[in-house]
Amino acid sequence: MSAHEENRLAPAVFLMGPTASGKTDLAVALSKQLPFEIISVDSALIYRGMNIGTAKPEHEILTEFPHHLIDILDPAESYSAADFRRDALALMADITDRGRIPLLVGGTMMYFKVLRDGMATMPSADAGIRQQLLDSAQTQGWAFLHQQLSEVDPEAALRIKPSDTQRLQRALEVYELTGKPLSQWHREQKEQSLPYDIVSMAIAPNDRTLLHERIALRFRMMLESGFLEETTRLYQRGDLNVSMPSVRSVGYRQAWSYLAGELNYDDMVKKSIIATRQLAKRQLTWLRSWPDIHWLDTFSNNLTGDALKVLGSIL
RNA sequence: GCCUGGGUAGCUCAGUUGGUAGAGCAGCGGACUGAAAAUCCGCGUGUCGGUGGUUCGAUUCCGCCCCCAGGCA
Repeated sequence: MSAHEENRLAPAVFLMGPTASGKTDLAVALSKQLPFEIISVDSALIYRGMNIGTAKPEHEILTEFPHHLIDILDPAESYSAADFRRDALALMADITDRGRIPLLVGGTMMYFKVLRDGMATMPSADAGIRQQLLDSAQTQGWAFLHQQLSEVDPEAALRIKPSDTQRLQRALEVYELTGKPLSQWHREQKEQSLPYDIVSMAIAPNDRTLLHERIALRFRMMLESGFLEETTRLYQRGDLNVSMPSVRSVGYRQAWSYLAGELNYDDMVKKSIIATRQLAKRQLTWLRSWPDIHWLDTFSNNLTGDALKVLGSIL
């Protein structure tokens, strides 16, 4: 593809950042200035009934500035990076066809990554196989499963530690399902560059301690806004449990333990805040190596202007 | 006032039969291909409460002092 053709690619904007960095406010401010249509890039906002603990944008905001990929699933269901890629690509095409610009906003860096780079065309998760693998892990131990992986996919076994049970399980699952090692799927992966002219922006406070303060403050506000009541509603349904991605998310997991009597209130608060800080740290690790990223400061006194300046060169 | 425990990493604590110390958590760095708000990996110098003494050498033994908890008055 020539540089000339590349210039004709439709624009799209990635607005990334750690949790509690002010992404939503900025996305709304930008939507007032430019013909954006927002796509949420967040693995927790997809769940209905999980609003307070996920810091989901207010109802009024969602009415005025509709976000795609929010409230699309019940907490008993699960979503995946591949699902996201499929959905986001379809939405981006739609939005572009309508003459508008996709603004992808969120903190789920894995989703941004697979949207940008694509994925190998492997089969999705298989509940039956996963259960089977879990059972044999119980009886034989994960070290044994890792040994099995070494036999069918030595390359993956080298990369995946026996303690990384989640990836180990997936690698074995792929082999069970297809008879082809995960590593081979990766090798055969075709390049799938995004057919958009992307501007990548990241927002965060310059000083990490300021982010930590915001995180603690926000969690306390969530509690005042009824976070525990929200979690209790989920808890009392009876069909949800901590093996589900929804319940494993930051805050909900700790509140779940509290409701189950495994944590006292103070520890629940403390551990929730800690888990949120650790999430933010992992998000920042992704962001640090993200190519061509434009950094914005949460506390800039002209944040929207800063962002518009970045966008001005492309749009 | 007296007695007994304690005072060691940001926190909770272990330990050194005298050779200046190490776990968990936190924090920091990193990885990341259908669970990703997940999962995993790496990183431990701190006047060992203060001060004097004994000693080649004290965080460790001894004296005094300070602080905390409990008990007795």
